[in-house]
Amino acid sequence: MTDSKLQHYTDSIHYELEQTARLMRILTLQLFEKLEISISPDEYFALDTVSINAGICQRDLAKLLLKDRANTGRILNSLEEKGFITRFIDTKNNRLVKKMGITEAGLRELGSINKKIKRYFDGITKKISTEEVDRVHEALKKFRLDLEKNVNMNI
Amino acid sequence: MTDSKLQHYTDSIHYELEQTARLMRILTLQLFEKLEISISPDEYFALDTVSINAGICQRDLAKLLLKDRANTGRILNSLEEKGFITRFIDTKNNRLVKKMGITEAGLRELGSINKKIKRYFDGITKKISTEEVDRVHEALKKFRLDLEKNVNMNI
DNA sequence: AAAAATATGTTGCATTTACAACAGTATTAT
DNA sequence: ATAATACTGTTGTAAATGCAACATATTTTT
Repeated sequence: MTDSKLQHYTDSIHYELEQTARLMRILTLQLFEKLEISISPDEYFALDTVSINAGICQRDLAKLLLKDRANTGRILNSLEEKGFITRFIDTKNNRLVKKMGITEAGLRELGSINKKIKRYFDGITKKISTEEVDRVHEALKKFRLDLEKNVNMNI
Repeated sequence: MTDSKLQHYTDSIHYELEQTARLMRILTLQLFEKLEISISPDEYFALDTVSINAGICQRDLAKLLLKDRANTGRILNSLEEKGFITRFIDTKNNRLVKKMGITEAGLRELGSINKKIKRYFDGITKKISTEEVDRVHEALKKFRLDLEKNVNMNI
């Protein structure tokens, strides 16, 4: 199973990661549509991250989302238009930056979405062996933290 | 760690999957550019899959790639233009389909790419704990196979 | 002090992607 | 038999994405 025996892409961990993530993305998208959630999964992810990191600036948020500054800004435009976040000019290291925070409406929306999707994902992960899910989750986290050291992010 | 304790998206397995896969994708893209590989990672994945499933038709390939028929066709157009695959009309269940196979040039290219990237990925996964990689890999595979049962793919 | 490099956010563009509609054929239902 | 449905691949289109370029402002270098 180690890479030294790798002969085909489908035998690699890259394949498993890519395909599993793709499946999960499709599943999540279908769920958001079915539950008629007003924002996209990406916007939900950004909103949740802002709620945890109050006062973060756009570039730092982009680093957390692993998206470039351009698209991070566009997602924030959408969330701001919907009234779920507020943005304000501030300074960071003597530089002007756009910081942000979640609004009351944003918090309500976030809670509402969490409540909605929790029920469905619980249903799905119950069908899947729970201890397997936890194993994958923990192993993935360690792996991701190691990966971050090897990827050159220029955001 | 189970979903019942989920409070934030960043605590979920969805987040870990999405972000880890995103990092891996960026890493792979950077590697393909650095090694001046003539096809994209997606084309490489398709080429490898065709090499394993000789005579597969486009729709069945799309199901393996988890891409829609339109984009699968476009990727195959590119691979065909480069001379790495050949396509031919055949029948499957009495229906006309476009089947395909890898060419000699395609096999050479595939082997060349495998050789090139193997060295680099071995280097990276050596920095990361190897047994961790294998653990993630195995756990992911089981998880993906379970996930497939729960996602409604209409390809 | 002047020039170069860095930090931050936005805009534009070319590529990728997903999705729907279409064309053609075969199967199934009525 | 005729209509309706399903299968397969392509085309068109709107949205998402990544990347480079730009505008400002600050820090660092010379």
